[in-house]
Amino acid sequence: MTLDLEEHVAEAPKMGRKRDHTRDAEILEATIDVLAETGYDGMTIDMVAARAKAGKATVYRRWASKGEMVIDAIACMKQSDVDFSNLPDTGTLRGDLIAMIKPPTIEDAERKLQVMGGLVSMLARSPELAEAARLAIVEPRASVNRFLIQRAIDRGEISPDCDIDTIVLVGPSMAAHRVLLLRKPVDREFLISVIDGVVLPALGIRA
Amino acid sequence: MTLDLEEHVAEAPKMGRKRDHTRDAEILEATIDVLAETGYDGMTIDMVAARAKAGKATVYRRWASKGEMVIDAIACMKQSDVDFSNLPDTGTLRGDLIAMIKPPTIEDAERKLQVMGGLVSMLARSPELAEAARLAIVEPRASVNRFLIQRAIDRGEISPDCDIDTIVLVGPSMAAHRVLLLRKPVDREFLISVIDGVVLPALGIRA
DNA sequence: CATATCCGATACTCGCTAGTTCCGAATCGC
DNA sequence: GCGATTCGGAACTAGCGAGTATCGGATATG
Repeated sequence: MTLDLEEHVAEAPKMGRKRDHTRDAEILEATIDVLAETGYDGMTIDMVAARAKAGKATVYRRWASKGEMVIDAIACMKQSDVDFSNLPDTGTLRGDLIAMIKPPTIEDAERKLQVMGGLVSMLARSPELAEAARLAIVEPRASVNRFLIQRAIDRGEISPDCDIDTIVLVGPSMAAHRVLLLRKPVDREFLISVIDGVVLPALGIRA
Repeated sequence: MTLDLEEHVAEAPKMGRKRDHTRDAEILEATIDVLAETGYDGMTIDMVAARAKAGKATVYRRWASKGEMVIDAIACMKQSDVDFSNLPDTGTLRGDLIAMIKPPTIEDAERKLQVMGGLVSMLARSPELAEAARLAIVEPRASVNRFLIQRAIDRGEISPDCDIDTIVLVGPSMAAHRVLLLRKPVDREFLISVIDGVVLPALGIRA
């Protein structure tokens, strides 16, 4: 009870939080945090309110139920997506894929997978949530892979005959499996094994 | 106390149920069923008891808590493993992998994945459960793949330089991803895509 | 300062579920 | 058949969490 007062150092010049954040967004971020740590079923509104330094009533003034709040939180995760104009362009597919392995990117990915893990049991009960989660978590990663592979095809690095739709899911699937089922970290070594041991060979690039 | 007298014979040809099943096993099977359908958090002892046509008290006479019952149920799933002497041996790796795609096998796999999905949120809270689930669900499938690939190496069909440990997880990972995150069926078409589009190419076998 | 508004906190209600207890009935060992 | 045991069912307790209502205080405005 009365858990962490971990960081209300951080001054907080009166009521202000970040200007560009509405109170709603702060609560949704707290929702994502709790979701990643305890999962949907283990999450309580009180936990979210406490983490956002808000009252439970404040939460219910904005969303009608726990379920709606979570769907909103997932949907707003999508905004933190990578933008395609900032992707690496090293000249080789391997270079691009390796360049994707950098702290902010993989930590963000691991966090998203933790959230997804907390939602799994709910996906069957709420198709709406399932779709929101797919759009926010699964699709972005696959899209990046598809883009990088397509560019490699365009420059003639790999054959256009490969099964792109299946291959773009190799990385995301194995990362999800490792985090959610094996509960091991998705570290650089693992990702390089997937790239060099599966993805590139499958595309006809021998190590 | 509450020591299991796990196998007081079998018998009981009375009106009973399956002959070769003790009451414990029946309850554990019901547990697995409910787990697959509603997940750990959604599962109630009453659901399990009702499905096993038992009283709640009967359940608590055998296990001290819901958690212990589930761990027992998962552990006993392991017994339905494939035995290696019954694996296909068609002469080619592709033939073997395709031969694994048959109704009883893939339905069993899909069911195991549903159970795993219902456990995901609990794995973080119970390392004991996580280990039981890994042994019962993840490991058997990887072992079969490892065996088939090793045999292909031994007969000279594929190079011994491939990253076996990573490749054996491609199928299980992508199947889990599809069932749990995408909520699509693991059908024959999908599995063939994985085999022909990823696994075999990654092993140097061009389609 | 006065007023209207929104916030955080607290204290409820209500339903649900883990776990317990009890009892009549069915079953087993003999 | 006849006790001893176990079973299924149901009633009960206790605690937790969603959702609601209320209230004192802080903010904004003029």
